[in-house]
Amino acid sequence: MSQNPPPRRRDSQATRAALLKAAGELFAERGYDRTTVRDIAARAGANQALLFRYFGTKEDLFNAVVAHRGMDLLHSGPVEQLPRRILEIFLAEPPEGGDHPIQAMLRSAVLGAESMALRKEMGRAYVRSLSELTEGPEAELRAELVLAWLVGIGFCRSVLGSDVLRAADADRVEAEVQRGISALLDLDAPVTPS
Amino acid sequence: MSQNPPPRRRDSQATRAALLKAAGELFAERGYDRTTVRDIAARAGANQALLFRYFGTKEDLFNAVVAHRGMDLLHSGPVEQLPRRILEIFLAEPPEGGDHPIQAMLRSAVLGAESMALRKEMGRAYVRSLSELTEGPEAELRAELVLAWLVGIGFCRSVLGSDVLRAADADRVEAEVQRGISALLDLDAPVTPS
DNA sequence: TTGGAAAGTAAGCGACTGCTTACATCTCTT
DNA sequence: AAGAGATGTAAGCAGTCGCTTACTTTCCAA
Repeated sequence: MSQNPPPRRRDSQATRAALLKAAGELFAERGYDRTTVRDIAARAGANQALLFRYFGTKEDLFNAVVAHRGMDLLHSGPVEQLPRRILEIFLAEPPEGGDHPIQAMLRSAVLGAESMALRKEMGRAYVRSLSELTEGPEAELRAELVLAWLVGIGFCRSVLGSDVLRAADADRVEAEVQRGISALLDLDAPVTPS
Repeated sequence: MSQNPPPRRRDSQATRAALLKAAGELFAERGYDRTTVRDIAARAGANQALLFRYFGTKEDLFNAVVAHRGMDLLHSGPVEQLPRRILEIFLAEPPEGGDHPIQAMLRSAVLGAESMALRKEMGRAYVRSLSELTEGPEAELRAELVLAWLVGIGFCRSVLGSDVLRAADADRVEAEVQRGISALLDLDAPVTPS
């Protein structure tokens, strides 16, 4: 493919990536409003003027973060395991998976129309996938409820700081959630007996 | 009791209440960071200096809002109907129930230790009540998961702006959620047949 | 070697933030 | 009626914010 060019002392692609990474981490840690462009540039080891040259606006940068890695999780495995994969991100101790754009979205109430549209689109994609796990006219609503559950667990755990969820073993949580999800999705199937 | 004093042209209690109400509405609409003390004072029809005289700090005012009406919902009826009552707040079209402090908390990622403690305490109170609905060693975890579900629904609906949840009939949502909750809480009981 | 574009930097602008201060006005008690 | 405390007001301080500008340094092709 492309031959490796010698590493440059000045590499716009590298600093762009560094800014993107730092922004993702900080947005996930503090949320949009409490993250400063100066902080982002500092963590990236770059000048803040470059942030605006490469991304235009703080909100554009936020959207870039979300769009960049937001869909990875969705396509990183079979749909049946999607709830489990989402849970793993939310229950992991930061910063292992704590800088995921989903976490950034939980902490950010960005008002801009563009950001809202991006978030809605992502939500729809997840719901569309999850709705494959059930049938019937309520399939979409049920998929939305599953997503809402996972989101709520992440929110209570990492934003509200629930001690119960923080102390609980991830496997136990997942077992309980799986029980509820199964009951919600399987119309006639019996609840999995213990 | 106390005889009605004639209405004063200057009434500190009234303006205090007006500030509290305006703050509750705005925090619920925009979240903590995007709400300005000037906005609060303007909506309350008061001078912003009074806000600091009566409440000390913007964050203290936030805590006052949460503490003032935060526990009403919990004690407004029997525990069995608590999930339904929470859902009604989250699914109501604002501003009917849209200015509830719970909604304000969903939109606010306040970092102060005092606010965090207040939120945790409220969460624990709700979990303690909800855990009466089930038994066994996992009771607390299950109660937390129920609360997380309701919170997640509210978050997806009013912060992320989910179209599915916005368009769905509240009764349908509640029926589905109730099914999942029952399965989660009742260990051996069968799922309520249709 | 050199010229011009790309990459990086320093400094600051204007607006807005939470909060304070110094002051005017009202209300009630004596 | 008068003094004092409660209530309301106008103005501004100091700091931070997102973003821009004018500039220097590096890189690479010709």
